Amino acid sequence: MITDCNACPLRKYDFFQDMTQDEVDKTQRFKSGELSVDPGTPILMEGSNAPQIYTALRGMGLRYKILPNGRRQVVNFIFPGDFIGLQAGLIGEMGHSVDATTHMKLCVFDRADFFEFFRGSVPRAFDVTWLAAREEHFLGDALATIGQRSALASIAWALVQLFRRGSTVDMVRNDTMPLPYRQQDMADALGLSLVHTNKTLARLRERQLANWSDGLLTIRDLKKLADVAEMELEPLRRRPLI
Amino acid sequence: MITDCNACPLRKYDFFQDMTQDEVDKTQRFKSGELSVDPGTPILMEGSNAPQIYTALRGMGLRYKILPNGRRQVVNFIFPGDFIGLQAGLIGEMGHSVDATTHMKLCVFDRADFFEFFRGSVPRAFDVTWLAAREEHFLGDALATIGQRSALASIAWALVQLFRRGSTVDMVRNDTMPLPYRQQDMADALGLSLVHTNKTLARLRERQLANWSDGLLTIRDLKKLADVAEMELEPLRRRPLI
DNA sequence: CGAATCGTTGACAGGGTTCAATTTACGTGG
DNA sequence: CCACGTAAATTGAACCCTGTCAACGATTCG
Repeated sequence: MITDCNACPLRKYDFFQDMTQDEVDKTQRFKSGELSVDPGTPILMEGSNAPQIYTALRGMGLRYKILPNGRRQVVNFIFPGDFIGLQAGLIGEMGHSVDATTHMKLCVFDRADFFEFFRGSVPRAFDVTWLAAREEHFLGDALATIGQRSALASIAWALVQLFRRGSTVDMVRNDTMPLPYRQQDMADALGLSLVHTNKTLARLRERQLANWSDGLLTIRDLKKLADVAEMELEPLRRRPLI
Repeated sequence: MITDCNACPLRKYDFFQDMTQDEVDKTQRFKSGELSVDPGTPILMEGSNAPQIYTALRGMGLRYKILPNGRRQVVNFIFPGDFIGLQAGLIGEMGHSVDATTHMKLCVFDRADFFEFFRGSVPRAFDVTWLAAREEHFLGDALATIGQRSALASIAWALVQLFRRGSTVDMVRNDTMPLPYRQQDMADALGLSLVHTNKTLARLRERQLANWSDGLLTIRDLKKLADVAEMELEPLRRRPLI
């Protein structure tokens, strides 16, 4: 019933760093169960001190914050392999909420065991920190995008990011991958209005740079799109899996 | 000549978590020297794999990225006690550059010793991770600000943040603290133009909500300013010092 | 079939950018 | 001691990218 870490379907992707048997075992011991959730299900709440943290095993989700003025900022999109609740595990309080966008399967960990896990293996502790630093890195990029890029470049940037992340977990077939989000999610991620997001996506479609419709994203020429995004296509970096 | 960690001038502030003697000793052993830099000096470069990482002992600086289109995004302002180069230490590559804004004194650590430091003490390793998670938390807030707040609210938000951080290291006297940045820095931090930043600061001044001029920031009523910023004033959280 | 959700499109207004010029402060060299 | 150059702050004006408002089409579902 419950996926054995030894048979974890994610580990086969090059994108994730190899693990020693010891690391797999320790992760297995850390894992307390599995959870399946339907689209729209809240997984973690901002400000909460959740007793459980997760790794996305299948499906996609959304990290977001709600501001006092009622507006929503999407902080990131969640893909398979993403660790969910790092802030809760460390600081004891989430800085953002997490919802499932599609049906998801999650590995469940008890927050109470987190410190033990961290202490039990220096390489694993290092991996946790590595992930935190990488997220910080990404958020810096996102900040630069919202702050300094035009709407067209912003959306191009976001689509490139999503496409590349999709490629790391084998979601891309024939230049196209599933992208089950709403335009409103993208708008809220980039600080744009829904209407303008829609029109900008249409422009990219006309220019044949990217076509995102019916939940499918297809990009024929990633480099061209990256040019529009005014970004460098840096080589993908393998990351640890927890 | 070189400040002994036991006599570190930062540790006296409540803002920083207490350290055991063992932690102090291990930090002392990690520390390889001290560095004084003049205003404007580059400390770390984006993309570089610097051999050294730092902690700001005195003075203030700027984290920023330059985009291919030439625009600059300020990622954060550096205050005394801030750890500089976490990404370099962990991932081996900085996601942003760091410059000194004022004259600064820095504790120097060798990146080569970082893993040893991390392995040598679980609590210290945890602290490193904690800092990374906290920075991630902050960047999420910053993202929400740039993405969802008006220019007026954005600048109010930034001033509140800066003021509160200043208060943690005893920079505030009589509702005022030194804030030695240029308006351009603030503009680049919030994704606003210099002109609009200037006019918005003037509005806050007229309304007597915040006065930032001549390198001094004075805020008489932080709550009022926080209201304009559409933000909650959450209690300050103590953080580890490295 | 009606309600709800999401995507699309047009019209219009406005918050913020850009351009440009002026002011102020300050250090430097003659 | 003053002229000059430079950096930063300030102000005005024109413009435009993007937001807001509003309506409509397409799809799904109870």
